[in-house]
Amino acid sequence: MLEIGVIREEKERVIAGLKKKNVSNEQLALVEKIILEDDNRKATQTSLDILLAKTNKLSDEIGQLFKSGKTTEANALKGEVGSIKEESKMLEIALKESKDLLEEMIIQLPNLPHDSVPEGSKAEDNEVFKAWAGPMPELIEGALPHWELAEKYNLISFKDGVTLTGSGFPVYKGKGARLQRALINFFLDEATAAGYQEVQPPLMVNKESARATGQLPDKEGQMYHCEKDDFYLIPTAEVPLTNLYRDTILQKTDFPIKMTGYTPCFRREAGSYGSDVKGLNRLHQFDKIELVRLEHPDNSYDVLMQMLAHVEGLLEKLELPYRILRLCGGDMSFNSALTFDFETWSAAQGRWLEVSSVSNFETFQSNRMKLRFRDDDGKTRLAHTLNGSALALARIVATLLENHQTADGIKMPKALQAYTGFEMIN
RNA sequence: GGAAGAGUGGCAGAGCUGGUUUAAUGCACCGGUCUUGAAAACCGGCGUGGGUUACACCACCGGGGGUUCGAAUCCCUCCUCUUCCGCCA
Repeated sequence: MLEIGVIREEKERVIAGLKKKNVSNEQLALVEKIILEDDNRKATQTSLDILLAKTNKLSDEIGQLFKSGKTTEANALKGEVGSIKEESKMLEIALKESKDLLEEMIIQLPNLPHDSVPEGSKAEDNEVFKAWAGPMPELIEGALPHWELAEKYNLISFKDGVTLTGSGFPVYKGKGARLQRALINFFLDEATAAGYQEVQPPLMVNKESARATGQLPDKEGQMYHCEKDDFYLIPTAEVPLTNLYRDTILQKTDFPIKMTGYTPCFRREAGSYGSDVKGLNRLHQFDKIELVRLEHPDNSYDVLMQMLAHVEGLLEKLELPYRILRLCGGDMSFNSALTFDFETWSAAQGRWLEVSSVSNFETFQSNRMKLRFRDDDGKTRLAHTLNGSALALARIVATLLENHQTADGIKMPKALQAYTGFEMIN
């Protein structure tokens, strides 16, 4: 959620930023409406405060009068307060409406893009920040896509998943399950070595949490919802991890806050179809190790680059061809100020698959969740939040299987062998 | 799931027979005096948000709603914690 102060005081910058994000004209028009409504809010608040001050004063007097036994005068004053109360009640309602309307409008505005974000509206406009330098892997004769490899070596059963639940819920077996567990441990160990504290959060969150990180109301339809308890299955560990610090005032010395968590992620993916959802490309449930950082605004972009380096290190160790994209204004998420996507090459499909998204949200999330820190001048300021996948499992498994297939089976990268306990899947 | 009790400012802890407690007091913390320095002692400051050039002022005592001229205090409801019972990995 953008800060109202920023909208008011830096209107031109806000509008320019929104344009870069390719928002609709209706959204653009909101900026002006928001400022007007905020004026209205202030005026209403002020009127109400004056009335409340009056009521407080009169009530005080009534109290004094009763105490000194002047019952008649006290009762006379009561009548006076009565009429003021009616008025203040109406103002209270008007104030609430104004606040609700204001919030409803502000919440529709996406975060402003960082200066370095390229112009553009679609995926093709994303900037290749770092291309794959090495040669593309040469596949063996008769190389298979990952879903066929999964079947051939009995690693994953999509069919069983359908029996148990439905499409998009694969069942991992044998070395497939073992590989998955190895990757989870590998990623967690790497994150721990980089100074992240491991966290095991709940896999369901309440409305407030989903709202604070921006999933609600924006992505309501993308989450699984347990109606009876009004809980949402987490679409990413970002939600519980970041919410750990909801409504918190940190000291400067608390920074940096570095958390990592492995969780399954649940996404309804309504509207997806075709080759997009083939095999492991897009699932309703997949495993992911997430990094979350809370940082001082002065550091957050340095930290973003650190996170990039961390993810790169993982992909290097897994010996996978990858590239890094800097997302253009139109392709970035609603919440983000700057996002880098990592993609690994799916050799058999001939396409890049997104396996990580690393973003700086600046104060967009912290504003909504009231995550602040005390600055040197003693005042509270909003902290910056960042997160990134390190990494998303299912697609890593897919590209791992495809890129490392040999005539004799699938060779595990060296870094992983200690975790899998085997060198080959055959 | 059932019963009882409890949720107050960073912490501890009063207030809870409605009105100079519209939040005491202690600890912690910050500044100052004193001191060679420190401790102690003393003085002052010390929650969040709205609002103002700055004051004033307003809101917040787990969340929401209600009664009243006036609610931390009374009522309703939800949440959480503690204890007991039941169930259970």
